[in-house]
Amino acid sequence: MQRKLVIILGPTAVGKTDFSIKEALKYGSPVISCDSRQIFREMTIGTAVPSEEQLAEVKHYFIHSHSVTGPYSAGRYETDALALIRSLFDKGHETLVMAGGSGFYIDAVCCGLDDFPPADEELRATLTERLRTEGVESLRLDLKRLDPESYRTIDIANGRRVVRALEVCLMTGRPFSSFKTCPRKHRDFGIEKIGLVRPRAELYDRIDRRVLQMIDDGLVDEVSGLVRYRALPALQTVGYKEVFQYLDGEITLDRAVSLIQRNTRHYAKRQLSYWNRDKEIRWLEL
RNA sequence: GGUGUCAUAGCUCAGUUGGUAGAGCAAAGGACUGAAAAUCCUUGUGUCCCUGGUUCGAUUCCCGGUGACACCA
Repeated sequence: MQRKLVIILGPTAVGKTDFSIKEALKYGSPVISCDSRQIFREMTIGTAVPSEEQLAEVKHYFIHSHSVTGPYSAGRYETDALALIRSLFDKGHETLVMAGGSGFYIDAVCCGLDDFPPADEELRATLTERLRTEGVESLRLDLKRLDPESYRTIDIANGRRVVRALEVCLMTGRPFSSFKTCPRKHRDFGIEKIGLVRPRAELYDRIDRRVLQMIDDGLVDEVSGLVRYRALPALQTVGYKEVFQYLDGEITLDRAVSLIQRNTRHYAKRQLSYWNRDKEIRWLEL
């Protein structure tokens, strides 16, 4: 009997939560959430976590399980999720349901990341500060010297990528590119990916309406309570960034709402673009 | 009813001394190896309101229409 992980993915607001609960009930599985923001317990309304009723209906993992104050990453998710998956299979589950919109996290679970060292917060902060003050050019020159291969192959217009590559070079004394050798890691269970899609206009309409609902549900209050965390990576999130601006008096609430709607559309587009190349996904039109 | 102004991309508007046009926003496409709801790259989509006239050539000038706005009645 082949153990199997069924992964429900799709752009934000497409309807993953409802679908994944139905799938989970079908297999008697919990839902393993794969969402880089719903994982934080301080964030609820703006991340559209499942409702109390939905959470009571099926056990969910990685929802509200961590704090925005601690660092989190795709690498940690890979470790955490695999440990959970193993223990659930050991308890007798044959089929497990995973659901979420974080493509990079899904890939970490399915194929694994190479054995790069995790981020060194202090070094990253130093490099990020250099990026801010000296510009990306200066960091690029360092990278060209330390790791010409990465200089050629990574997106050197992207400051984040340059910082990360340089960070690994400096931490390990080895070129960043020398770690990028592993083929996809083997998993001892089958993987089935189901991608949910809707016509673009319909998806955008759902996004617009969901944002209005979030405001009605008290998004502004939720964000008000998180002002002290606003610099943390977890708070660099659509729906939060814009409300911070509103709370600063920089923009009106109406403006914040349209920005959230637009930025959520952009996010959905990036998600679709990310999955476009993944030929293992079976697409299902809702 | 009269006079005037305007009519160009999905929106707001430039512009063409007559040679079929371009900005911002919106939008579309793409990248992605521990920040990924992040970060980065690329792309102008057009009966220039509609007849007719002048002209080798009209989105541009002229006549007439239609619509919007303003003012006068």
